[in-house]
Amino acid sequence: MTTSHGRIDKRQAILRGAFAVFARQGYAQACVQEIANEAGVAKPTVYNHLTDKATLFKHAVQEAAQVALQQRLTALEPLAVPGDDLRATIEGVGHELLRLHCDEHSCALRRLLYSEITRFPDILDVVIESGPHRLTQALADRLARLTLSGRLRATDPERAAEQLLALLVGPLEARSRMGTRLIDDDELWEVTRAAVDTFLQAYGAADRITAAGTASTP
Amino acid sequence: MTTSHGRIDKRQAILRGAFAVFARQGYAQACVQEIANEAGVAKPTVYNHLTDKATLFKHAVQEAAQVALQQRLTALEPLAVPGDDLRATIEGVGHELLRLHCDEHSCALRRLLYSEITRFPDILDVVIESGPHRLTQALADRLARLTLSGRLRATDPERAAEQLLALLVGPLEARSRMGTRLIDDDELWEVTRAAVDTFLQAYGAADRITAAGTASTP
DNA sequence: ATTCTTTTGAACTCATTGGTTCAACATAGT
DNA sequence: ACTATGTTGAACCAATGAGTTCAAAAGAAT
Repeated sequence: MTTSHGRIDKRQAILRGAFAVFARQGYAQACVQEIANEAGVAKPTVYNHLTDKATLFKHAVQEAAQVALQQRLTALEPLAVPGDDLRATIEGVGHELLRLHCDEHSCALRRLLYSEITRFPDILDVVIESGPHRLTQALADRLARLTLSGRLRATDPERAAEQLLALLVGPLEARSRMGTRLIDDDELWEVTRAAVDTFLQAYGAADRITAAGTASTP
Repeated sequence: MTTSHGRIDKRQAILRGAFAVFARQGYAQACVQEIANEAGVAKPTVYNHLTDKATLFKHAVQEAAQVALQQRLTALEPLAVPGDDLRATIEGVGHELLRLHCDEHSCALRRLLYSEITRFPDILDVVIESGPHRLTQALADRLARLTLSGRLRATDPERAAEQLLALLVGPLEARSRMGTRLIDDDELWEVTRAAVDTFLQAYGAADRITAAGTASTP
């Protein structure tokens, strides 16, 4: 209605192409002509939908961040209906989160945000709207539920959430050499198991003795 | 000798100015003229010392990464001579690491590496030479020693090291909104205590019962 | 068919900037 | 004093790229 009516939305194609080009060229090095080519569209059409290169960038990044957040939130869902093996459930969720984190799309988005956050105060809104804070909150909600049902002992759910995410994602940053090396699934599972292991040692319920092989003094 | 003789090293000034300008403008947006101004030097002088804008960038980033790593390594030193309160020692080191991590210099370096790592395969050497991997290794060494002396139970020191670093640094990335918000010392200490807490729960020696308030089944 | 909107390609303007050249100047070592 | 090396400022070249203009074309809606 308010945008182009009936015709397949060129705007979407432009934003997608813009993100693709920005992702592999960076903001300054990306030229609008190439974005237009990538989107299968003429250059003036780009300026017809988005006024500026800057706003083009902002909108492209914003959409990318929204879909990324959505993926992560859905990946979190199994925690709402955990099976009898809580560790396995958490490990499954953790592994999926790591897989998403290593995705080409996610890496590119992270790179773009990191690089231009200082010169684009506008995209700070994107970060707080669809950034990691939201994911931490959602995870904290799940952990709070699990704590109430006695299957976890997370006194401070937010703290537990951000630490679990840190344990998952942190080691990857170093291992993947800043996203250049891609990590095979075995290594991904290894990191996941390690993360969930220490997480459960700290926040696991009283069955800690049976869960971890490390019982207290005999 | 091989460089300018006697005269105060302009090269150093150039590299410093280059990093400063690159840090606040990004690679593409930074113009060599401004770098020359920042360094208090004429433009041809820049090209006299460094052949290219690209090599200028590479060298500037490389030096910055080296000093950053050095700072972190020295911050690690108290772990070699831990007092009787191991928790306090680790907390001290952790807090110092976080302080360095939040430093303007460090944030700028991280941003630059993240943004240009794809377009500059050269600086990948910098990452693996002075990147987080080195810090993890050094920390792993310390943790291994502490484990041998019975004050820790880190079967896999490397794993413990990368998890401790993740617990320290990870929560900051989210809280600092990608380095835009600066974090006061109180919050820094809070994150540090939380990190060391769960770290010791997972890797603390047998005095776990006394250290953490959460004893096993009575 | 006709009218209104959108798209298209190409050319064009204008500003920026990497990199160079060169003649004048400063400095250090002898 | 003399020379060799390094520095400076300014002007210059060539390329790149943002953003615009415009007339022609294509679609959609009535």
